[in-house]
Amino acid sequence: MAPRIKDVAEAAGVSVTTVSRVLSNNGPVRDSVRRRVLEVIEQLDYRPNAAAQRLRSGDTATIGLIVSDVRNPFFTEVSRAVEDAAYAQGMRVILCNTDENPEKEAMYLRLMESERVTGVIYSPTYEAARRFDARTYAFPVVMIDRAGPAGVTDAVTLDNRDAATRLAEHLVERGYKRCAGLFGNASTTGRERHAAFVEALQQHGVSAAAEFVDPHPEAAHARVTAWLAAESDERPDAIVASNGLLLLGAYRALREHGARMPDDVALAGFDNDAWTDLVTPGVTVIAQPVYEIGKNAMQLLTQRLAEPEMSTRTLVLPGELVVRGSTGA
Amino acid sequence: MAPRIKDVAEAAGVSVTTVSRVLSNNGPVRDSVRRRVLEVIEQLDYRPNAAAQRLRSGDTATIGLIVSDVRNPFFTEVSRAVEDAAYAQGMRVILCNTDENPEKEAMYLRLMESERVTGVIYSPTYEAARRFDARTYAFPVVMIDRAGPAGVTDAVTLDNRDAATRLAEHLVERGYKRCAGLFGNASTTGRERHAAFVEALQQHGVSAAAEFVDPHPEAAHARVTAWLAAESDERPDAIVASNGLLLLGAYRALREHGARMPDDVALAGFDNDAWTDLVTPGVTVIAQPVYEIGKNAMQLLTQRLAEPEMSTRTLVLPGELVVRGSTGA
DNA sequence: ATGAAAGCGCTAACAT
DNA sequence: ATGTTAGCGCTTTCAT
Repeated sequence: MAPRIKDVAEAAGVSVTTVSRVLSNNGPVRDSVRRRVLEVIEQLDYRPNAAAQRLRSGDTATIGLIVSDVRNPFFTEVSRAVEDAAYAQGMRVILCNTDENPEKEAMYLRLMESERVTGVIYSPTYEAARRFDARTYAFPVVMIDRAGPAGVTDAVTLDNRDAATRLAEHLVERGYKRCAGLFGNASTTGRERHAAFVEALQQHGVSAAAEFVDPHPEAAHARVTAWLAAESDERPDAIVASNGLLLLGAYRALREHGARMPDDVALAGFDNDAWTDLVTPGVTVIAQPVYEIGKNAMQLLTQRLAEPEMSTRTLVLPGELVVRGSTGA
Repeated sequence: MAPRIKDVAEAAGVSVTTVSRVLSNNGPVRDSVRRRVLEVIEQLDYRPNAAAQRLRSGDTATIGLIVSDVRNPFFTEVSRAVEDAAYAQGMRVILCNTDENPEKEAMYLRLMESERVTGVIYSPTYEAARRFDARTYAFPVVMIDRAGPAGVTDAVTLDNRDAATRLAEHLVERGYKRCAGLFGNASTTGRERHAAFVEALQQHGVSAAAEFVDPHPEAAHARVTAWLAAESDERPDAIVASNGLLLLGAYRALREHGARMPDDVALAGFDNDAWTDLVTPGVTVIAQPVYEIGKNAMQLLTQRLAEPEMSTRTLVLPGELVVRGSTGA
């Protein structure tokens, strides 16, 4: 069996308390004693039992990260940012993929409770966000990408209104007249981007055929295919997608049907995923500060833990319009 | 405070033992009693304390997953596969990014020991793999992508020799005469692919200028830039990259220098990452069964836990050559 | 089928 | 500066 703290104490000729003190660097220990203990630890290859530490101290030093799917580049990057920040503070991360499935969300939230996590960073579906009641939980929650009910938890989001407006205005400037948009139906984010997009276009007298779809490439693909089949005076001359997954599906559909960008139809969207820069022409996007979003979420969480009663804060980060060939010369 | 098992027991008028029995579905409990206990659990919103369960039972139900960087699409997919399989078995996973840094690898391995993990799935650097001594660890390890010392642990890898040979022969068939290759210097995988690639080319009398580089896009970018600057009779007419990251760097360099594929220079590599299919021309790749690799790693681990003394196994999965425009019409 | 009691390995009062 | 002691919340013998 692995050595226990008691074995270390005996071998070093001190009490377990003293060993505990040198482990946590907390409490007074004579330097010569500390060295001796450290030596024994090294020699026995002692590793404190994390489960015992957590049980006894009541501090699990664990962050729960609940996202729809790490394979979405947005969440891949967020997860890396959260993990970097967490490990740097001696905390661990439990990553959960919900696949936008409310049952999985509920299940993982239960898991977080069993784990007695220190805090949770959470990207809820629209439905789950609506129902979410922070008072139910013993740990603080920071929402990312999608905000929950206003003021109920801390949150880090993109400035969706601004970004969607900039995208719309860019299309107007470039002279597009029949703009169509695909928006994720599972998130507040999709709704916010939708509202701002439609509003901005209407202000400029440009028609906006915006639709909500399941947040998967396939859904976007199907919708774009249908649009391309329309009579030419009904067919959109510009298409926007509200996240990287939908943008990918839209792009694939355009390619497959031989639609040339931007001549036959322009394309733009959210998320500066790697491929958007690599294809020809490049795809105009709103770049989100992805790593920053994750990093800031951890910061909000840390501050909340330090000061639980502080009033809730929503951090709104700016997106950056990256213009590429898909929306004009 | 959150209710404890004792609270549930008292409210249900039974002993904690009985509650424990219904929680674990293990041991005899009268049906009427079970229902009553379940009711109380629901009513009190009781969640068993995972740390206490782990400490007492000695079973952490935790898998460690150590990779270089989840942002590498290969590992993104592997991590999703491992998480799916783990959660399906009621296990949790701790994900660690080493950035190919031996110090981080050592640190995370220590963390795994503290966590008393049930098992580890590990993609070591070349150096760490060489030094790795399975006997040091109380938990079984399954290596992925890169194998450790032969027969020391279970492992899941690609058939690197076969894949690299197929890639080389494809280039020969297409008539390329001066093939250059970029191989990751931090993994056994890079070495295996290198050896097979060079060997296959030489058998066909084709020159092979193969080099080892740091496994980052930037390193590949720099090397390819240098190759392009060479005298035209020295310049390679085909370039191969031994993983998705290097392939991306190589592709970027070719684009930036206006090299047309495949006319000026052909390009091929490993990993069927999303962008390789989206760019024009598409990039010829060896597609790895990525999700399968993760899934199989969990299976080997599960079997090893069931039968610790079984002799070690290496699962070798075939790659698939996906021919696209970057290596010819 | 159920319960009493011991104890997993550690930390945190509280002595001294 | 160091040690003694009492649990943290659970599972697991061992009785009954």
